Amino acid sequence: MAKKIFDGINQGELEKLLDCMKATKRTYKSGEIIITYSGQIERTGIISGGEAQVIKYDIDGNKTILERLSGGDMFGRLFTYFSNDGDISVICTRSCEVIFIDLKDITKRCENACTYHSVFIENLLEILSDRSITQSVRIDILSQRTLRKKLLFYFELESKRQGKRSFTLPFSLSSLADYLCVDRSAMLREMKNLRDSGIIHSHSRQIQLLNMNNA
Amino acid sequence: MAKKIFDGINQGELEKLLDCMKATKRTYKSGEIIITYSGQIERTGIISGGEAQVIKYDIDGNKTILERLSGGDMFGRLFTYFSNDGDISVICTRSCEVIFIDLKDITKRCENACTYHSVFIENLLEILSDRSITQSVRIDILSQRTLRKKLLFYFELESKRQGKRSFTLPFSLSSLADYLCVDRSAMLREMKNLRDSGIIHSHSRQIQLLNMNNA
DNA sequence: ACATTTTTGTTGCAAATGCAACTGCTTTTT
DNA sequence: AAAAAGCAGTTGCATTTGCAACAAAAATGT
Repeated sequence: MAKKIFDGINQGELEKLLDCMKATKRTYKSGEIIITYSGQIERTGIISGGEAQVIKYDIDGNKTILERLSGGDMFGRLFTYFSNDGDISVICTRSCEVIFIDLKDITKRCENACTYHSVFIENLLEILSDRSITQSVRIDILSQRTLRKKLLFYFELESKRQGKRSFTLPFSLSSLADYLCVDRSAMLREMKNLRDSGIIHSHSRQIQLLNMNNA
Repeated sequence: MAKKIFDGINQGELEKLLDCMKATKRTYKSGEIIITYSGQIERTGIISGGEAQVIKYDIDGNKTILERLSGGDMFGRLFTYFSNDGDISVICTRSCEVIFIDLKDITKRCENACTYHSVFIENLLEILSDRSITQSVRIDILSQRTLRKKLLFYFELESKRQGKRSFTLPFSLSSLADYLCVDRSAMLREMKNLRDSGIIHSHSRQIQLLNMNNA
């Protein structure tokens, strides 16, 4: 399971910790903009309840969901995205409570001898590290030169993750095409080819890997 | 300029810091393997002199350079890569000195009141964050559906980075093809098309962006 | 229960791409 | 100085892919 920022810190400690870090809280209603990434961002946000999305609006007004955030997820400083065109915002999608902390208050030497402060930083480092690995995986997939290789590479990974040769995709086929950055119809055509070649069985989101040798 | 781990820490402080973190040092000759990523990695390494490379050997024995490391660069714990096939190693390419630190000694509460300890952590967070942005950029480039768009997107970025419409590529055209994950000859063909369409001027690594409107 | 939106599935076609093979030029090594 | 290795550039060809357009099924909202 993915590490969450408050893992290993109990309720009582958490309150002291937030106090020590001069954390502020605010609630947002669904639809409200929590932050927009523009200029310098100093604060780091932690979703403590509800749901939010990191969204990119490009010049043409199309929006892309970059990430879904729920309890324990973070955004803002240290979690910046890159955008060549258009703005990136964090928008509340289900009324949520957000904790804001300044980076300086995270890294500063803790005058109160709170041991959980170091747990917090350890978690933070781990989260950033994990995030990087997730991106590394995505890059590995996108590095595959052909659609077929992208598909098989992804299927192989997902199969390993779920521990079965037969599994259900965690999202829709349309989303998969977006994730692999390929045309949806071209992807479905290629899946048909894979079926016809006897390399996979598939029906909608149900995938079964057969003899990968022929791949 | 990219943040380095010891930025803002002077020599005297550095020695105290390394002492406080129970850092160990070792030197390696060119060709020596510094670590291989297998199983759990607890230590984080910092190159303090010389050069090393993060290399992936896939099943067929092909090697890929994932990253080049020089003074101040880090590897090991928190800097893990993902590999579906084959091993990843850090190999010394020019006799180098390496500082090793245990993650626990980085995050632990510092008994000695060393202020630079928090600077160290701040730098570390920043480095991990920057690394994630670099990956995010790469993903954005690879997300472009066609070779032409990948090229133009990359050229646009590089042009902004260098602050000129006319610039020199930071690596060879072969390496660029690798970076964009496309066939080299197909890429050169597309660059020729861009030239013929009057969108760029280019000769070897010299690129000049003209009227991007036609793109 | 009905209307609307999303998702899955398919096909034709032109254009883009990977692959392989070959040339000449430059840099590095021996 | 010769040999080897790497880099830039080109071309033919079969295959892959994006794009557009359409249809049916499933999910969602009212």
